[in-house]
Amino acid sequence: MDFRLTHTDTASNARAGVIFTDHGEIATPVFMPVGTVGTVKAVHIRDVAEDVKARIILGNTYHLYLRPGLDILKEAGGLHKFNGWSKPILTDSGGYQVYSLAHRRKMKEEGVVFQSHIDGSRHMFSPEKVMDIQRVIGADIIMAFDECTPYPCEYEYARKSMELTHRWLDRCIARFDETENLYGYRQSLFPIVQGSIYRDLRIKSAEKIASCGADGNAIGGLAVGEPIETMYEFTEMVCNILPKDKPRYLMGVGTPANILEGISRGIDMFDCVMPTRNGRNGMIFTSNGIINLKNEKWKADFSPLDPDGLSFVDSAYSRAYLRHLFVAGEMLGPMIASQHNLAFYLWLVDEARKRIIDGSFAEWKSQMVVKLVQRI
RNA sequence: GUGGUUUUAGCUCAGUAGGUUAGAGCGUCUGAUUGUGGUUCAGAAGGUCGUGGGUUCGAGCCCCAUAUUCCACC
Repeated sequence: MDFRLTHTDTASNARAGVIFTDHGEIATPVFMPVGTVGTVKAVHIRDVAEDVKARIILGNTYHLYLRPGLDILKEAGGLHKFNGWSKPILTDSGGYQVYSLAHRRKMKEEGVVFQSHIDGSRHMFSPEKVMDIQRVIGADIIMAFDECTPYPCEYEYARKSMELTHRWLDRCIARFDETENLYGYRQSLFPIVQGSIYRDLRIKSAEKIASCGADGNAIGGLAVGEPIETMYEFTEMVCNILPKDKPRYLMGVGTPANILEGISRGIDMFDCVMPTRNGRNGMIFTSNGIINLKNEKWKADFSPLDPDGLSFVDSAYSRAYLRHLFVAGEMLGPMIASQHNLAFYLWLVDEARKRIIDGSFAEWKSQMVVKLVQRI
């Protein structure tokens, strides 16, 4: 994987570039739809590519390992062949599940013992094993095994957690370097900055990650409940330490406004469940603000879902019809809303990219963030 | 016709020995959701307890009448 930085904004830290992978190019900044179990929930792969215009999607090590399992993925020839997505894929390492499934795991120096959320069976995840699994899944970009530090957390816990993540990172790199890709295309390993919201820890972690010389670098442990201004502050601080000539990935973020603020601080890659999860529950994001489709006020609003939207669903369906689908519990509702939201997120990062290139990003961003958080 | 039974929130039902502002689940209406457990969580609105009398300091609960649901018998 290679990265070429092509434009740098003068009024902010925003940048535009291109990531080159064996499955094609990724123009940045980019939003990556989440496809935890090998599918972007509720959206056909053709629509993810052609209508949403996604350039790369995510998968999750923990979920794919449990189901369908490594034997099937290997026999299929990797995730790309299994799910029919021929563009780049990034897999999260399962580090987030260390955090989100905290009640079902035990942490040790060696790794983490998980209890499956599917059948309760126990599984050991170590840095080495997580590298091996991600080799089998075959993502273009794979993530180091980390602990996503919870928030709030005491300084000592944050320090020890960060140090553990660093030791695990060294083991990830060692294992990654002594193994090879299985399907004939390159894979890149991204390390992850932790350190909670302690400045000295974040700086230390960012320096550690920067020293690895990885193809790209990620920031984890943010957007876990801390004040939004804190998230921006730490994003900016870490970006200033991470190498300029490598892509920076802010994990798990976020709302449309969060993404523009992240871009302006030097982030190139984002992923978030929000467009799909909230979409499945009737919330859609537009350039004029947020719509809760379940609200009674849309009952007889026959105007297009989003008159400014580029997805075909935006003009094909009305708000009243979509509200009806949600109220009736019809599965087409979540499908349409997910597709709209993803198309909107991709439009947002594409528009940001254009503005960075033509020099109007900072001004545009400050106008947009006000509109994006409005409730319609 | 006789005996028994049912009636409490939009729906399905709890309401203990008569005792302050009658509860739940679902539904409805609002919020929340940030490296996804097709969710989950939080809050709100909504009832003259079938109707009319009576007993009592006090009745959803006891008594009478009446309507109503279902059952059995003639």
